[in-house]
Amino acid sequence: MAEIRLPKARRGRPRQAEVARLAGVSQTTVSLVLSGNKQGIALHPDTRARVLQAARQLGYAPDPAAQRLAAARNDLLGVFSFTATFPTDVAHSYYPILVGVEQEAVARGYDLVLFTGSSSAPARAGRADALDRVRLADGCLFLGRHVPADELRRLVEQGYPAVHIGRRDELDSLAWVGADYAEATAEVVRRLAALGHRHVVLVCETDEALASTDRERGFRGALAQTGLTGEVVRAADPAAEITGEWVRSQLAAGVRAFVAEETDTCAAWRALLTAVEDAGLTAPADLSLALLGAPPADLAHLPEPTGFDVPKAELGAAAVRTLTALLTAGAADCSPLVPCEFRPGRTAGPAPHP
Amino acid sequence: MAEIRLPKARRGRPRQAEVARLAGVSQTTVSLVLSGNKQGIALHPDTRARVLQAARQLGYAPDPAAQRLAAARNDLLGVFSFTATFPTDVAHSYYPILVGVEQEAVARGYDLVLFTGSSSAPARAGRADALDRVRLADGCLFLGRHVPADELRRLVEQGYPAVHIGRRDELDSLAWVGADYAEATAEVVRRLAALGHRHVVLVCETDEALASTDRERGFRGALAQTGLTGEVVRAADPAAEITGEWVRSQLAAGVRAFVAEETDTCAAWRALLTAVEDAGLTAPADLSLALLGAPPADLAHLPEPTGFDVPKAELGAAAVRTLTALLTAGAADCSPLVPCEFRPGRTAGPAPHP
DNA sequence: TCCCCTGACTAATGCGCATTAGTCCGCGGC
DNA sequence: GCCGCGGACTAATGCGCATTAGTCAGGGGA
Repeated sequence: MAEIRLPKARRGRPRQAEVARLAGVSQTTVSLVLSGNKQGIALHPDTRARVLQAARQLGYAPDPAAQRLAAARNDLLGVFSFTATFPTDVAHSYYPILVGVEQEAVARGYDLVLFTGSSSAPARAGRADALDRVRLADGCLFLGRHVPADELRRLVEQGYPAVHIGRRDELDSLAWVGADYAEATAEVVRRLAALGHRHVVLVCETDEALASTDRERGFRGALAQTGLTGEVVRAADPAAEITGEWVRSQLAAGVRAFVAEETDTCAAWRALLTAVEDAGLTAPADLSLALLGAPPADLAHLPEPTGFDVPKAELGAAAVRTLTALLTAGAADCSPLVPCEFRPGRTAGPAPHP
Repeated sequence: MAEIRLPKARRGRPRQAEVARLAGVSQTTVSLVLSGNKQGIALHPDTRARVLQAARQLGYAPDPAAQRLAAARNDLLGVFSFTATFPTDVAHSYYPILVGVEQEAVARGYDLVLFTGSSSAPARAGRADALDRVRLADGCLFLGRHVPADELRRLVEQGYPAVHIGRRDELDSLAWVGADYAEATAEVVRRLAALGHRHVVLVCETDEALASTDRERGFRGALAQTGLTGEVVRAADPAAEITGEWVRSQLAAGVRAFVAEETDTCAAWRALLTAVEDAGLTAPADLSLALLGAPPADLAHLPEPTGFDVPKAELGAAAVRTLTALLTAGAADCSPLVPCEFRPGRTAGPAPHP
């Protein structure tokens, strides 16, 4: 039942003015010394030393809010992820991205601030709605499909430096970085072709997401390029449509390679695995399977799927690079597509001869 | 290779002054209308409506940095967790706390900002070191044992509202909330007493942490209270010291109940389980076991240990309550101890008659 | 000797907002 | 007919800092 009391006559934190008084100089000089004197004004080393000493003695630390207001910068980068709560859970799929973000940000001298869309907060009039908080930082990374488009648009239109992680097309003038799903998918098809496959089927959920259409595009492109034949199956309910029987019929039609798309649920991949098992077949002996992405954690005990990995840390780092380019140069023209790495895995093999 | 360019002639975000011009009022009036007019200055409804309309039309959103500077508040609460990069292993145990923090914060009209100790950033002179970033927020929660004590002390001494999650004694005048390990441990002992046990042994690692000494205190207190006899065994290397043979010797001495402390590794509990198995015994038939905390995830397949659960979400919520009390009243006297809940589990039972 | 220049600083200003002291107008009271 | 008063606002100020214009003393050069 201890009582903690804030000092009422707020001794408060020291400001530059106090440091200045102690060092016997002006507030301007303190600012000059402490903020690196970018305009190259001549300063005597002794003065500099006195100021630094005084600052240390008083435990001075700049107020980031004031810095942001005065200089329009405070070297903070925001990360906004629109999830229920902070994505600090290791199991969270955003986590590896954040690791890359942090490394790159630190390397470039920025600190990070995380925001989340705290969903339920009633938007009072005149109150910053969720997205506007990010203005505390010099620029912000946005993560996830559910970032409200209209608020984001306003932010961007008002000139706020923002970079979206994951391809985002609705808003031009919104910078983004994304994984190159099309090329990665094409590579998987080429590998299958190299293994002797002539017919490939891609199984997807019915999904309008760019990540999905990108894969389909890469798939079709690679078919054309390699001369394979193939087909895209979009199933509203993969578990119901992708059955053992379906697999058999495909085999009868000469298909020996199946590719599934990775999604949140991985429903297509799961359905495919189940169907193959139901059909009494095994990969890669009887047929080849590939997953366009990484398998979900709960399937970690199964043989590693052939497919590709999204370099999530690299994605985060690329986003930071783009954002800092925006901040320092006012523009960014680095390629927003990050290549994925092919994963040989153990579910695809040479096409069995008929 | 798209080129994203920030508007150079920065059309920028609208400020209150622009809204004021459009609405034909003064900036003061805009501020009054939009920030809720807490000083109760009379305003004509029409004026109010015009201002709101203008604000909406321009897409006005307040600058949180300016708000913080002018009003010394922006209704943001910080959460600082000190880990090298985004928490990897600890993250898991913090996560439920964050959930509680977020719920309570939202309920009280605060938004959250998350900071992490990005350790490695070279501390430039005059640059805010990691902890000082939290000043962007009105107050901050600190999470974890590794928050640097000296920086935290400075923050607190300068009157910054801070609450530590987890007991923290070195700094008086630092508010904290923590789980009531002592009482929870005492309850476990009482339950064992009620089951007919007369002798209880507590197995710990050698640990100076408060969480550990609190448990020991609760244990000894409950022994005295119930009239049981007991002993505390602190093992530097539990796996080596807590053996099947050791268990047998304890049994020979009349002990039928063993209690282990929960730690990061849960070494004591693991050692105990192994030792009991080595001795060819089973709980709760031959003896009773209790764990002072929650079992680690990798032991989830075993029978649920008797013991107690730390209400992590509640802990987070309590921390937010304490912090907001600090913010609004300038002081907090709510009890910082959050009670734990007894978990019957399936490893403790009636003491076998000799 | 006078002037200009350079080095080492400081005064003043403004960022966008909240707040504190007014200001001004209309109306009821005496 | 003048005063006072409350309603509806606005002017001015300052938060803590960065930045832009100075200021001032001393040292050549002509």
